[in-house]
Amino acid sequence: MRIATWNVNSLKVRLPQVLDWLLEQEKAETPIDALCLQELKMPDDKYPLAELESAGFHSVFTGQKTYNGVAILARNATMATPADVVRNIPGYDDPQQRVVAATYGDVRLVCAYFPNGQAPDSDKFTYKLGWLQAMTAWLQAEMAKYPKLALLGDFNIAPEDRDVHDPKKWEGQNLVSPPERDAFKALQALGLADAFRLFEQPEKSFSWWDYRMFAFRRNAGLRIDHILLSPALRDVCHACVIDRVPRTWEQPSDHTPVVATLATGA
DNA sequence: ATGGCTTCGTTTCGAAGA
Repeated sequence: MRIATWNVNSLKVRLPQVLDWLLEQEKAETPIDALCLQELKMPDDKYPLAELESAGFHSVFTGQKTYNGVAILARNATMATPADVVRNIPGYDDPQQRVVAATYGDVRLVCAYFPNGQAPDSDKFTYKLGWLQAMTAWLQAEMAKYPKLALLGDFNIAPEDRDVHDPKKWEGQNLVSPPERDAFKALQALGLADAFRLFEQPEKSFSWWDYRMFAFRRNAGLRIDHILLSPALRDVCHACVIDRVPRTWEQPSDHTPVVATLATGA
């Protein structure tokens, strides 16, 4: 099973790229079985269900106008009907649509768009830390229920200095600050492993580059999009890569996909 | 250098992203 995450920064704008990318994976015989999307930026009635269905993918999603919105696309040919669909963090009252989860066979996929946080001294940062705490508590219960669990998404946290193009310049700032990194470690302490770091990787591997200042050309990026795996899935993970190609396309998202390959037997 | 770029809303620029 190949699973992926991609913050598309507007599904309306990026739908053709999502379809192109999925089709290319099919042609390369490395089909994506499940793709988690973040920042749909559209209400549910604008979700391109039919187009994705024609491309061979069914969806679970939760959207909102202008901001946020998440979806899990699953390949009809290989993926079971989603069960136990959950939208948002149960018991955590939040109008922002940032989480959707579903079970495919015995694999639980959690797609999340973590709050940005804006700046460590802002109200949005306080919201980010509270959200992270609620997410961590809920995931602990989810992992007890579903041993084969993957958490995919835009975490808006660069876990270590090697995930930052210029650690000195970024020190203490939003996305890299100690409280955020501690929250990431709390997720790891649940037993969730950073799939990307299970393997040897090129130096300066990033998943996001600012649109400004030719950041992609200079590889001035951050690794903030992640796939975290429960022990049962970590043990069967064969590869995890960042696919930089969509970031090279015309009118790209500022994020690029992260892909993990699992030997689930399905 | 609080800029730089992109998206959305309903604008004729502001907010937000990261």
